[in-house]
Amino acid sequence: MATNIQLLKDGLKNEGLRYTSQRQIVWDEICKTDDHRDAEDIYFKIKTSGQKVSRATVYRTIDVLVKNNLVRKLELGDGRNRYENKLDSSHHDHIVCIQCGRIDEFMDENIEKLQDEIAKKYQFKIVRHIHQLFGLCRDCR
Amino acid sequence: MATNIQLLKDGLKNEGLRYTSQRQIVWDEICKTDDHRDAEDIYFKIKTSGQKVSRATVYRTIDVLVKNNLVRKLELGDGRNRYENKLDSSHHDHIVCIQCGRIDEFMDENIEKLQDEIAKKYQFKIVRHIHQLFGLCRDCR
DNA sequence: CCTTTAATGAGATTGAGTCTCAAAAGTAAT
DNA sequence: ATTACTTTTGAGACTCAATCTCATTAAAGG
Repeated sequence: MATNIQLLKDGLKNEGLRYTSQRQIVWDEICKTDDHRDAEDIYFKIKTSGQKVSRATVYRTIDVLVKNNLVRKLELGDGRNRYENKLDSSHHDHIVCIQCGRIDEFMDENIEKLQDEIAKKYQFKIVRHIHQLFGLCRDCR
Repeated sequence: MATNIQLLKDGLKNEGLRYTSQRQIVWDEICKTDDHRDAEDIYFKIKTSGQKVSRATVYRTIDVLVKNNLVRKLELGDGRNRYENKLDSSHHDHIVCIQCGRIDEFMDENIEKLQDEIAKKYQFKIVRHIHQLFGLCRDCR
């Protein structure tokens, strides 16, 4: 986790933000897994581990991490955002099982290229995209 | 609007649901435009037009219409679902301006095919998908 | 240290959406 | 039409994720 501390410090410094123990705790918690967890999950994991970070600070810190490109926000459209650390994974989209909640990741260069073409056609400058496939996974179908 | 009434009646009958004046009012309101409006918009348009349908009924009716394939639900991941009538448009995805809120529609057969391949690769049976591009439109960039 | 300014915590607030349950209204059979 | 049955509706309470407020605490730099 040593390098993660530096990543956080650098990210914060770049934005003129302060390095605090609470931000470290939240970042550590997010780095602990490769899951796609929501803010409440992260908050309660921290809480039950005995560390003290308020809910507001967890939400605020997650926003900071998202803005600093350390965390990716996942909007599944179910009124609950999920987050994953961006450390060891490059850009990808998600394929979600509507039965068991399993989330796999996919990436397709051709789709990315086609998206660029669509953007050009509609004269948009794209800054992000959401691409999610919902269905039944192998075990649930 | 004459055919729309029949569409609604048939859709409801197929599901063993009752045809009511409230459902007609909501369906009419959704058919009035090709916009992508949220439930509150639709509710307040009805309210200010002097017709009386409760908020709960608007939400419930929209769900009924979505389930009956008369209305498409748009999840932009901003905690507010939008809806559009499915009458005169076939399947499409959306390209959204993060500045002015403009929403254009796109459809790309190749992307659809690539999605099918991804589903096959991950052994998912896809039932729906979300694909949205966010950026700045021609006027806002 | 001291000062300045940002960050935090606790709890109130928001906002979209859902739930409850008594009253109202469709529907089908008589 | 009347009745009997079942679904739908309305009003407002409630939920849940997320944000806001503001007094207090703590970084960071001189």
